[in-house]
Amino acid sequence: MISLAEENYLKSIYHLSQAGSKSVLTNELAEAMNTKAASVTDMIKKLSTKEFISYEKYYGVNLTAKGKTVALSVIRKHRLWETFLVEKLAFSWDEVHEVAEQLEHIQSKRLIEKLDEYLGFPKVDPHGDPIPDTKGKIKALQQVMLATLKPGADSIIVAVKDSDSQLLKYLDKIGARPGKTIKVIEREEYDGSMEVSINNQRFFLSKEVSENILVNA
Amino acid sequence: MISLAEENYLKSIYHLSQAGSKSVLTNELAEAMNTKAASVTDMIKKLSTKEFISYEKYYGVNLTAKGKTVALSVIRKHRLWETFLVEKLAFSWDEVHEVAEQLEHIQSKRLIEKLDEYLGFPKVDPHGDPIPDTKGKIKALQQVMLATLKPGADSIIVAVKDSDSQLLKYLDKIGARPGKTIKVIEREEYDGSMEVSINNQRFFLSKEVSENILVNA
DNA sequence: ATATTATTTTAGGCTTGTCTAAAATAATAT
DNA sequence: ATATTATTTTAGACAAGCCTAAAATAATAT
Repeated sequence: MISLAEENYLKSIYHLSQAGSKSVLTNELAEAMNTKAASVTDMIKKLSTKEFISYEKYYGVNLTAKGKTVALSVIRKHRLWETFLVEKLAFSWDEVHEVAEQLEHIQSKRLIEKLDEYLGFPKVDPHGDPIPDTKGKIKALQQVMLATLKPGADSIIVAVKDSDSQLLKYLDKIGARPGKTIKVIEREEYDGSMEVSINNQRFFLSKEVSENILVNA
Repeated sequence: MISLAEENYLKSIYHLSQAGSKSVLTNELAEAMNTKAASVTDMIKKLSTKEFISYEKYYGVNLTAKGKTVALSVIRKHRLWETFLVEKLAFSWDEVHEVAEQLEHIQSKRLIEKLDEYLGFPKVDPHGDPIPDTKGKIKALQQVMLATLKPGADSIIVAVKDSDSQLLKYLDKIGARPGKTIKVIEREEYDGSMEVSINNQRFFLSKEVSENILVNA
């Protein structure tokens, strides 16, 4: 049997490894889980023994196929419950997260199948995030160039296209890392440059740069 | 904050004290919670310190008003979820208990209010048990004399009317204690006596006896 | 290349909720 | 009234999941 804490770790690891593309580091995980690095190390060892993750000391963790299945099952449940709360119980989409965090841990295959059916087999949750299917298959997030967004748009950085190390260094400096929220403040039509805000700081990005940042649609 | 284990203990204490009318004993609780007496003693001490129960060493426990409120809130949630599972998700009434045992611990006042509304403010759950209201008020179970039941009827002993010690001794001997399930096998119209089954054993009860056993309607 | 800084791990400890075995108390039978 | 039996409590231990402080390792800057 898998514990609630283990499920939450696997879910977090999944999300963090979607955001970046490297191994998930202890401190990242500690921040995401609102806990201390030492506690994360303890849990990592356990998850590794149970073969939910592969772990190289000092170099972070990666989900195994087995671990990914668990993570996706939890995410599936989370997103189905969020859909239920919004569609059936008339919650607004910003109220649902906390409750779904609890509901996602209910263990009953039958319940989730029935819920899915009751909701009409939805493909995305109220935030627009895709709902993994029974087998843990998930439609890749729609990736779009930041350059295509209109002013006012708020989205999350999914990846960076070009791997020019100059560019990466620059993006890193301004905090434009995968997982970060980026908002388009203004966009100059004549050259395609834009002013954006990241971490509440403003930056001007050339068209070249904004075409290399991929955000979720 | 109250833990999941604490909630379950309080719920069990509530149910056991409904069945009998005396203090709930350590062993009773241990059996109900599927745990050992020593563990129960530990938990009892904690619940007593937190003033959810009053506890006299060696003589069992009773819920305080505070503890009763918690127990009834859990029971309210349990029964609302059971209603949801049966009415909306098309579970059959015998499949719902296990899932409701998990769902009853979700912490969200708003969720339960919304769910209640969504279900049309039901007064009883799919088993016919009354659903406590927001304030923990619960309609007393309909009590009916065993003598009035028809053959085939299956119900739970709620109380024993007469306190004739001869009768009590007899009832105790055949296992006819509050909380026990009793089934009417056959009923003789001419004298009102009946054959019943308790704990898979059969007994003949005179009309006098069956009029003194109260079961839930 | 080495010293400093940042990250991660280890060591040892705490709480919750459980357990077994032994001791204490209550109930029952003679 | 006392001995036997049943119940309950205490004592001591363990796993899960967290913590702090110290040690080990890796990354970075000079």
